[in-house]
Amino acid sequence: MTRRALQDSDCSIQRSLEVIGDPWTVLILREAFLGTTRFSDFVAAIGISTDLLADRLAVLVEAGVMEKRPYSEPGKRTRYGYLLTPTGMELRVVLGALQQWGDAHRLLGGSPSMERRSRTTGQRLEVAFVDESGQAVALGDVEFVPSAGQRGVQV
Amino acid sequence: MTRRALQDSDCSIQRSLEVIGDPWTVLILREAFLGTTRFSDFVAAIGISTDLLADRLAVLVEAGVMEKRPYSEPGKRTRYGYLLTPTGMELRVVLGALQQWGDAHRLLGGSPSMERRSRTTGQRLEVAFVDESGQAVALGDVEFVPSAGQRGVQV
DNA sequence: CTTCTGGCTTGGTAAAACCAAGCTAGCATC
DNA sequence: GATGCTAGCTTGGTTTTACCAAGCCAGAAG
Repeated sequence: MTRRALQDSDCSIQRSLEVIGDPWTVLILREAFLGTTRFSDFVAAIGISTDLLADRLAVLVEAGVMEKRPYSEPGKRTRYGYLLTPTGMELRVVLGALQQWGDAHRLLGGSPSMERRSRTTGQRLEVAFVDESGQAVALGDVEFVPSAGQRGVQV
Repeated sequence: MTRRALQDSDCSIQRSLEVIGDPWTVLILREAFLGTTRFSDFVAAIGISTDLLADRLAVLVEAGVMEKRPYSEPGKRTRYGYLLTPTGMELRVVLGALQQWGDAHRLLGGSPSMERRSRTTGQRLEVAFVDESGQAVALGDVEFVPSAGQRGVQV
């Protein structure tokens, strides 16, 4: 599927997929969340070819998810690193949801290699739907409704 | 990227991408959550070609995300529908997170076409990290740590 | 036994992934 | 100031996949 085919939809899921609909891109983001910033480190960490990495990073920069920023180590030449923007940081919840689902349904007997914890309390964290008070609600209580005020669609 | 290249990783994100790493698959799931079950309805709703739809549905069935189930309308021949399994239902949080991010960062001036609400209270819902008590925590408080007890990785 | 229709399947072309090799800018060294 | 080194791309050529159109097939109606 081409990125072009996803464009100009009024569906936010589809619009998100323009940017992160590619598996390589998700793996790039995973590494970025783990602290990777340099081109060669992404290559080494996820085994992507350099042409694809250059292409995907350009898409992420264009979309405002990552920022290409020069930096200088003392006595070395200027280099470039790719850093997550605040917009990009918010994708953590998407990656977290993917990881959580994979932990539950795709491990085939193994155990999760990573977990999500609160930095302040150390509690194990989950990704869930929450209401206006910030309290989690059951999956079965969630419905998707059109914004324009049409009747709700049970999903 | 081939599905094969993602296999046999111990990373749950990567394992999840084996199943839902394709944009078409995400759109199929979106329609499934909106109630679509029939092959031809998926084709009409998302504009996918029939060969790809057959392939992606087979992957989803194989992964236990959807179930192919015969049904008979009175006086009609037996047909097949594709229904989300409980495993598939849990992907709603992934789709919800994607939608939420797209609402916030990919609409370019438009307004969201769908929103997520509580069926019982009608409150607007968000996708977020929650602690063991079910209370949402701030994104900045989330860290990913290796499960085996190594020191935490700040992300 | 012919027709219709939903659900795939196949064939051919266009696009993308993939791999290897090559290029380039900036600094270091000679 | 010429040469070398290296991170970060860029390009060429091949394989794989997407895509589109057309065709096939099984079951039910007529």
